[in-house]
Amino acid sequence: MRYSRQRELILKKVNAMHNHPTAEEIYEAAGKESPGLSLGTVYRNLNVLADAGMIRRVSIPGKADRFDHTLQQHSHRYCTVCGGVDDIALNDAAIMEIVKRGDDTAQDYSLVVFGTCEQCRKKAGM
Amino acid sequence: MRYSRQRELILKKVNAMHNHPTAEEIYEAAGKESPGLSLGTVYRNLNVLADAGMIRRVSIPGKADRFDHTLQQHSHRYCTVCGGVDDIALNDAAIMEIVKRGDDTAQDYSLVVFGTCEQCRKKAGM
DNA sequence: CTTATTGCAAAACGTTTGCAGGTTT
DNA sequence: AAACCTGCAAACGTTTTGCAATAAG
Repeated sequence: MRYSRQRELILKKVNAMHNHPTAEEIYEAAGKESPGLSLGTVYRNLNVLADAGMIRRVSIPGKADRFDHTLQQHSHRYCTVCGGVDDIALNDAAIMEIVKRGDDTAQDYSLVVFGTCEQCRKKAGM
Repeated sequence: MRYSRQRELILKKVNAMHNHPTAEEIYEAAGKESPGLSLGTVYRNLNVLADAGMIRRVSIPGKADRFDHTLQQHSHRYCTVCGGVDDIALNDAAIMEIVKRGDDTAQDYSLVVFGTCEQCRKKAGM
């Protein structure tokens, strides 16, 4: 992987944004610092960085992919009220054990929990 | 929900196809029996049937949605070799318990395991 | 000098939607 | 007759890609 100013900026943005941004959001944030940056370049670099294991892709059913600076395996909550995504503290080791018991070739898994985020709970008085 | 010949056919096809077909595949299978059927109608009916809980939608990160005749909560394996999807026998109750421990408002979860299906294992001599 | 990377625009992909006409109740 | 459903085609949001130009090693 060759160095590029754009790639460095995109990686920096993903590491700085802790809200699981979409490609579009990263594009907007990085674009302020580097006018003329193209959306295609953002997508290409997110793919390269994710393939290299330097960032993580978070797939939400039916929604745009999001990107995560946290590298270790962890699960996400999709808030069915506001549509936001946040990290959720689960016993991922225990889940991986259950997964491995079902498929010993399992390399990875993707777990999305449909629930209500803290903010929306407060608003709803939960 | 009003009766329609197309909807009945689409439901019948999902129930008959045990390979987690995509909308496109259902369209092709049903189209043979009902020429002139449109893809839009297939999508509309899959949505109606899934919302009514008569079939299940299976979301695979980065891939087209698939549909499942099995109604109870269960997890899926995406084969990273052939791209196929099959059911995987996991202790889903135990997983739900772990999920609930992390988020007591959790209504549901989506778990996709990335591994190798039986067929591809045999071919690779695993 | 070679090859990865860029910006741009067009296209691909899966899916939804507006509309006018047809079907079900 | 009212409401729902259909086929068709256009549009949608997201992501990828072909191209000629630029930048990195």
